[in-house]
Amino acid sequence: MLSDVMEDYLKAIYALEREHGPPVKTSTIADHLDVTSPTVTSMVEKLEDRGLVEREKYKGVELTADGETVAVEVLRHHRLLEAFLADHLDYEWDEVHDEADALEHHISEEFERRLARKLGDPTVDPHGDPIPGADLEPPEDPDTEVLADHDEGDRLVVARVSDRNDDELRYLADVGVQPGTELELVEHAPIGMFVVHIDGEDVHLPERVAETLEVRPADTGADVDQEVADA
Amino acid sequence: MLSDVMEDYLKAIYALEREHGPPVKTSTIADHLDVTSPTVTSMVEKLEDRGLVEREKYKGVELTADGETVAVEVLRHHRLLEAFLADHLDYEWDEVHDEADALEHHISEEFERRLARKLGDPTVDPHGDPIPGADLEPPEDPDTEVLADHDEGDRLVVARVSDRNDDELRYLADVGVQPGTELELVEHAPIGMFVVHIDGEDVHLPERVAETLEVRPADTGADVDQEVADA
DNA sequence: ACTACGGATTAGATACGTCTAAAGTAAATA
DNA sequence: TATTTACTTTAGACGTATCTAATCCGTAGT
Repeated sequence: MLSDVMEDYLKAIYALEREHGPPVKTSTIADHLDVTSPTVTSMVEKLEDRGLVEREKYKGVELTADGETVAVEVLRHHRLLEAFLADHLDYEWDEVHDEADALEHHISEEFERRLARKLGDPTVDPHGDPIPGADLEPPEDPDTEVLADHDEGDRLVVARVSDRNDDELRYLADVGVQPGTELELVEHAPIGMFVVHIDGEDVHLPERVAETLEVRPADTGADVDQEVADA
Repeated sequence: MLSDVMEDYLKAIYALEREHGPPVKTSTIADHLDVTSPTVTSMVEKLEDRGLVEREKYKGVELTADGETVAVEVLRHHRLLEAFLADHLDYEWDEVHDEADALEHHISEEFERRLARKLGDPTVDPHGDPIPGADLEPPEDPDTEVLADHDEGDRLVVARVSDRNDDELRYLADVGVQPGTELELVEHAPIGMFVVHIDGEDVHLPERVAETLEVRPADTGADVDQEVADA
């Protein structure tokens, strides 16, 4: 059996591999989980003993197939719970993350199955992040475009708003930026400011946000809004 | 902050006080939680340091007001979760206990509030056990009657079927004995066997079960079935 | 190729929750 | 009252997850 903490490490390594590619460095994991480097070293040794990661000393660590499967299952739990909290308990999308973190390690396989069924086997969570399927295949990130790559006049739909802190999410929700939101890019100001039109209102977004806000053209592709809202 | 384990001890002591009255002995707790006596001794010392129990060495232990409040909150979480699992995820009533045990320590106050609201602030869980209110006052056990105290010919409704193992609960559910079930006591056989009529079928229950199966007259009182089923 | 620096690992400590073995206490029995 | 017995507590140990302090690579710069 795997402890909650081990699952957290695997989840962290999975996310960091996605972000920076393997191998993942000790200090990167330490920052991400808010522990010290020696703690990480001793933990990854244990994970290595269990065949969940491969490790090269002083170089870094990489998930094995088994380790990845565990990480993906935790991610599935997390995102199903987020979808449940938003759809059935009326949580705002900026509130779901912490609650899902607390519960993701403690739900049974049975609960996972029944919850997925109840939600109608959703494929994205309230942030627009893909929910891994029951087969636990790692979801490939749909290579979406980013707001900053678009031109003035483009009409777009927000696809995904992830990996931000609560304050930022809350602000974006306030001004109407959520998965499914339709917007028009009206100005890319030379000072690094993007202005978009949402429901007739001007919304100003700094470059840093525009560079990570995933969008797709307003008229094509699956309707994410639908998938998020149902069940 | 209180660990999960500490909450489990407080919950156990609460239940055992209810069952046998205080003080609760070390070995009783050890049996109930499936740990050894020295483990219990060291744990209750820690609980005493935090003012959650009062302890007299070699005598036993008793919850303080604070300790009781914690126990009641855990119990509220547990029973709300049981009600949710049965009402919204179609769990059978014999399956809800273990899942609720795993989750009860990890839901936030906010989750508790929203869940209670969603369920319509239920007052009993799927076993007919009372759910403590948000005020965390210890629920007083409604002094119900027990099947064994009734006479042949009495028409009754099952009020509560609790504190049994999964196999027993599953069997009782199979033969139709659940909170809300209407039945007629047709025979009290001298070999210590009770025969009841449920939906036209004879069901045989040994004395031990009849002595703990809580019932109320078929025609009076609140409709428990209603309370359990809604939301 | 040498050195210095940043990051990683080893060493050793702590808190928690658990155990077994040994010692202590209280209550029942003779 | 003396003794036995059942239960409780003390003593000491272990595994997990964490820390700080000290040591040890590896590489970037000279």
